[in-house]
Amino acid sequence: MRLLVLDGNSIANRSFYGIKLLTTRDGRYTNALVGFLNTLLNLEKEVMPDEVAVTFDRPEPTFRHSSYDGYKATRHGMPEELAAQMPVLEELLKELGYRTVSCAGWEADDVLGTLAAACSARGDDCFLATGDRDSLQLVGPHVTVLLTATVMGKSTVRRMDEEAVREQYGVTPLQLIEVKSLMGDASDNIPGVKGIGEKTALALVQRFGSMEAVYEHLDDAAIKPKQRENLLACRAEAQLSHMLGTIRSDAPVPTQRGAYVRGEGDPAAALSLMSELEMFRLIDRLSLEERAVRSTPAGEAGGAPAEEIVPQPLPAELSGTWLLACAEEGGGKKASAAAAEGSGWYAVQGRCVCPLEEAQLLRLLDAPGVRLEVFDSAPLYALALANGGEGSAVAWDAKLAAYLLDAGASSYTAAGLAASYQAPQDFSCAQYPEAGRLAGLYERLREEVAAQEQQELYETIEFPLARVLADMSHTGVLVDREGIAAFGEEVARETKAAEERVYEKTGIRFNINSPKQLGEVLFEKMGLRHGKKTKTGWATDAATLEALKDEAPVIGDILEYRTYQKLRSTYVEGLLKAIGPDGRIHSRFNQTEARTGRLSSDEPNLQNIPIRTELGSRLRAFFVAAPGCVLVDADYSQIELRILAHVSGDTHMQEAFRSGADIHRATAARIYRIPEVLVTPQERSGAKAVNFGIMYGKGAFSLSKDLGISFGRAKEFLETYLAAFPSVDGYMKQVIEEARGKGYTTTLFGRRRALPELRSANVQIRASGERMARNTPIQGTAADVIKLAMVRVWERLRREKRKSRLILTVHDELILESPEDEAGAASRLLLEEMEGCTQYAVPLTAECKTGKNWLEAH
DNA sequence: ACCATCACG
DNA sequence: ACGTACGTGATGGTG
Repeated sequence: MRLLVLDGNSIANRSFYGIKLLTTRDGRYTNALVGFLNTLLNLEKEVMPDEVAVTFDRPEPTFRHSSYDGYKATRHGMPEELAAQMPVLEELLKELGYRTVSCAGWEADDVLGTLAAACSARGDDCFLATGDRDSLQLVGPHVTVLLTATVMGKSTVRRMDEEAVREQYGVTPLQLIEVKSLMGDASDNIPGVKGIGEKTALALVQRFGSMEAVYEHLDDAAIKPKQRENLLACRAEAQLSHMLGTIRSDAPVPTQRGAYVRGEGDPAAALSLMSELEMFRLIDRLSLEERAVRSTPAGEAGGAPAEEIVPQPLPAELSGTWLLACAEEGGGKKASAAAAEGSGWYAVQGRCVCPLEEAQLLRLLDAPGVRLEVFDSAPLYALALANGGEGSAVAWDAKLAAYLLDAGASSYTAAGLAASYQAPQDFSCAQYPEAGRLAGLYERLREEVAAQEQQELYETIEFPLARVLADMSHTGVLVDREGIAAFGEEVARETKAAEERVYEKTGIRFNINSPKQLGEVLFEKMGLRHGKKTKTGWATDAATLEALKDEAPVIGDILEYRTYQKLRSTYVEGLLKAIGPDGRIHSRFNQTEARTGRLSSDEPNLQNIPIRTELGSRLRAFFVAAPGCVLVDADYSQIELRILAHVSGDTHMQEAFRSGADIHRATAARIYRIPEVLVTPQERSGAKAVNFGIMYGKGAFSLSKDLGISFGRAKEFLETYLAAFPSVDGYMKQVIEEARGKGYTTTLFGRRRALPELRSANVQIRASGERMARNTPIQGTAADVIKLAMVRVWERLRREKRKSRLILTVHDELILESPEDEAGAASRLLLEEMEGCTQYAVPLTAECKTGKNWLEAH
C-alpha cells in the first residue's frame, strides 16, 4: 500500500509565493488554490498512491509553544491574501473527496511523522510531500519525502530518499535533527549555537555523529577555541532546539490502513465552486464536469443509482421533441471546424440516447414535425446552411437562455450550467455523461428565463437572431482580392522603407516588433527618457512614443512602421487568408461572447476594420458589392447618448436630441451657460469628451490627459457637467446602487449581467464594477436595440421576398447587399426598422448611405 | 499561454 | 504607492 501525505500549509504557501497573485473578477485570490491542486495532481501521477491525506495546521498553540515562549507559529506571518484561500482550499479538497487531517496542539510535521511511522511499522510505503526541509529527518526505508517547489508558476517535485539525503547533506536523515539543534531555525525563532550556521553544523555532525557527541568531544582539535566557547555558552539552547526540532510520531490522528482512501466527495459542488473561481483548466484536468454529472443522484430518490443507458441508433421515423448537445463542446477554440463536421453531436429523447452521424444530424435539423432543443444553435445553423438546409427544426437554444440569465459568465458549457443550476439527472450514460441531465437542465433554464421575465427578450430577439447571424455568416461579404493584394504590396514597401529608416537612424538592426528590444534601443542605447513602465519593461505604446517625438526623429519612423506593420499583418494578410473559394469572407458573429450583450465578430473580426485614418480606411474600399448590387449602410446616430438621455430622464439632454441639435455643442452651451452659437471648437470637443466619459465612468485624471488640461480643471469640468445635468448624475448613482443591491445590472430589455465585483473587498475591483454598472445598461440596451432591428430587417426582407441580404453589423451599423434596383426600397426598409423598433423619450435616428463599396457607403 | 500593442464601436 | 474609461479580437514576441 502507498500513502501520500501532503503538508497542506507548506504546499499552499509555496504555491502562493511561486505563482503570480491574480484575482477573479470579483476580487478573490486563487493562486495558492491553483498551485496546490496542480501540485496534488502531479504528485498523484508520480506516486500512484492508494490513499491520500492532506494535513492542515490549526490555529491553536502547539506543545512547542508551551515548551518555549519564543516559538513562532508559521501561520503567523501568513498574508491576508493567502489566509483567505486556506478555508476555500479545505472545502474544495473535501468536495473533491480528499481526506484532510489536522490536530489541535500538533503541527503538520508531527502529523506527517505520525503517519510515516505508522506506515513504516506495517511495511507500507509513505510519501511525504512538503516544501519544508525539516521533514527530511523522517526519511527512511519506507518513507520518501517529496520536496515540492513552485517556480515561475510551475510546480516541481524532488524525490528525497535516504541516499539523496546522504548525498546532499553527508549525514543520515535522523542526524539532520542534530544539525538543526546546533544551527537553530530562524524561521521558527528557534535558537541555535551562536556563530554556528549550516556549514559548520553539518561538518560537526558529520565528524561526531550527534549534537551530544559534539559536546562530549569539545577538546577535539577540529573544534576551534571560539566555537568551543560558543558551544559551551549555548548548550541549553542547543538542547531546547533538539527537543523542538524533533518531529513527533505520536500525534492523535487516525493511522490505520484505509483511513485516507479517497471518497466520492461532491463533484457538483466542486465544479460550481471552481467555476466561480474561474479555475477552468483545473476543471478540465480533473474531468470534473463528467464526474459531476455521474455523481448527481437521480431525481428526488437521493442516492439511488441512476439507470445506465446504452446509446442506440437514431430511429428511422422522427417526431416530437429531441434534445441536442455536442459531447466535444468547449474542447477547442477551433470548434467551428469540428462542429461543421458534426462530430460529437448526440440526440436525446426520453431515455433514448443516439449518437449522430453528420447525415443524421442534417436530417434532424430540418425534420418536419420535430422540435429540436439544442445547446448552442450557431454551429448547427451553420452546418444546415452549408448543406442547403436551414435548421428549421431548431426551436430552442439552452446556451442563449443561459446567456440571457447572466451575460457576465466567461463561458457556457452544459456541464457547468447543469451544476450551477442544479439540474436533476434522469439517467446516466457512460458515453455521453451529460445526456441524462439535458432535459433537466433545459427545463431549469426555461423556468429561470421566465422567472427573470426574459421570455420576450428571448423570443423576439435572442433566439431569432441566431438564425439571422448564421445567415449573415453564410452569405459573407465580397472582397476585392486583387485590390487588397495591391494595397498590401504598397504597404509592404512602406513598411520596409520605414524599417530601414529606423535602422539607419538608430544605427542598430533589431526587431522593431519586439517591445522589449525597442525599449532597449530607445531607452538604454539612445537614452531617451522612459515614461511609464509595464510589467515586462518600459512602455512603447503610441501615446508614450508620441510624447518623445520631438526628442528623436526616429520616433516618427517607428510609429509609421507600426502603422504599416499593423495594416499588413492584421488586415492585408489576415483578410486575404480569410477569403473563401467564393471570393467572400464568412466571419462568425458571436452571440454569447460580450458581457454587455453586444455581438462580437471573429475569424476574421470585421468589426475593427480601420476607418479613423485615411490610409487605413482605404481598406474599406475593398469590401464591395457583387456586380449589379450596392451596399446599403445605415448607422445609428449617437445611440448610446440617446439611450442615456432616455434612461436618465434628463429633460435638457432629451430636448437637445428632439430638436435635432448638435448634442456636443448643446452640451457645451449648457455647461458654460452660453448660447450655442458662441461655443468654440475647444469647448465642443471638451463637452464631447465628457459626454463619452460619463457613460464609461471616466475620472478627472484621464479626462485631464485627454483634453490636455490640469487635473483640477478637469475635476471642475466634470462637476460643472454633473451640475448642469443633475438627472444624469442621479441616474448613475442610482444604477450603481441598484446593481450593488441586486448583484446584477439589467438593460431596458431585461438582459442581465452579474456584477460580483461590486461586492469585492478590493477597492480597485469595486471601482471597476461601478464603471461596468454604469456602462452596461447603456451599451447593452444599444445592443438590444440593434439586435431587434436586425431580426426585424431580416424577417421583413424574407417576408417581402427581397433579394437584399444582411451582410455585416458593427455595433451601431447594419449593412445590406442589395440589387441596384432594390436599393431604394432596402434603404427605406432598413431605416424604418432601425428607427422604428423602439419608442423612447428621444428619437433613435439612423443615417443611411449606399455605394459600391464600404468606404463609399459609410 | 501571456503580454503588449493596436484596430474598431 | 498605485492607477485611473466601457466593450471586443488579431498579431508578434517571449518564456
